[in-house]
Amino acid sequence: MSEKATTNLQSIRDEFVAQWGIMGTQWGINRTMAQIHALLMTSPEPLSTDEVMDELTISRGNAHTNLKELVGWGLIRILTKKGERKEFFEAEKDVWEMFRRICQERKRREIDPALAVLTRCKEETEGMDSAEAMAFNSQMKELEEFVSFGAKMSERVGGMQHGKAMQLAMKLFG
Amino acid sequence: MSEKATTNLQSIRDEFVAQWGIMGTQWGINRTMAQIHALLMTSPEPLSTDEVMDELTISRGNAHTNLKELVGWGLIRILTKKGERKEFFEAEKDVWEMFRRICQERKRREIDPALAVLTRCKEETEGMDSAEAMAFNSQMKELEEFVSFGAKMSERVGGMQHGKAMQLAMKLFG
DNA sequence: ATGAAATTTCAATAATTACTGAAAATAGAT
DNA sequence: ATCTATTTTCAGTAATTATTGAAATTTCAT
Repeated sequence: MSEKATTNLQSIRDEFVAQWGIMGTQWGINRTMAQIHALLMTSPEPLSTDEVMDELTISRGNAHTNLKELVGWGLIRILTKKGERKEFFEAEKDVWEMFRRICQERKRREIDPALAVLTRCKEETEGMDSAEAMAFNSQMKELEEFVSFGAKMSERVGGMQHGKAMQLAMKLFG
Repeated sequence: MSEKATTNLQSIRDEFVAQWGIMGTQWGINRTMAQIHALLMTSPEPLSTDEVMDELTISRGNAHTNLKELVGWGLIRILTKKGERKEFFEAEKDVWEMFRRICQERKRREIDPALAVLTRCKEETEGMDSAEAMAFNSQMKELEEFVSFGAKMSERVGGMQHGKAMQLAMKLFG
């Protein structure tokens, strides 16, 4: 029974990894990266590159690239055992911490560049006096203000401790 | 000078459309769809399929597919002039309304399916008593709770009037 | 310094996704 | 009911993105 339970757990976990991969692609994240993340999130202990390769049946290059990409997102970290050169990877498992990291990185990679475009388009049409130009300028301004406000909000929320944030949310939406 | 201003506005607008397209791809949205959205967001009046094709130099099929996709997201709407069969497309320009639509659709398309996976993985490991299974179960539970909480929050915020939401945000983060 | 064990890179290829253009279907004016 | 403008579909193709696998590089124990 213990054996059956383990087998069953394994198959559910595999299913989770596969599904997370599919969800990833729908989010615009590459499948392998999402799968590795799911794998490490549900791994009792850190895994080496070779173990990840084996579990997911992927090449070394693929495993390596996506592991490093996940490190870049701050969603996994590298561990080493003393006297070994080999690297092991461990996922951040705390959901609030995960959320914070994703917010931070999305801001850096997606929001900030978008803001730069909006600001530039706004500024370059600042003096124009045709009706069209004024409408364009004001649209850019509204977008810019909204995005920048949203970014600030997420910065604030992401800066809070889990407990504080929950407390706040509860107060808002009892 | 009016002519020069117009020319200049045109080029800035083109730049905006192009940049928005690139940003789109980084968000996992297809380039053309993002470009059409940018084009319509900054168009003084509704555009027909042919006009979109011309502006972006894309095929009819491409224009059609992405226009309909944007309608599906609730980010643009169809207008018809009486006595004409031709359809014209107009973007939602209010940023708060845009935000609401995007929240709604992302919930429907991305969050809800993710929740379904998490719930199933949680439930199917509910009775298991190995340490591994319990850790997996609890990880699924934490993810599920967090995502479902986030979904509820966004539902609440998305249900508010712009003014109310701003008021609230100000109170929080004055 | 050397060698073994690991990581990193990258050109070639596979897989996926986006786009075209023309044919088929549809809807509305007459 | 017919004709025509318009929308819709979709097979073929192009463009993009992901993956492989092997060679190059690095690191560290000896």
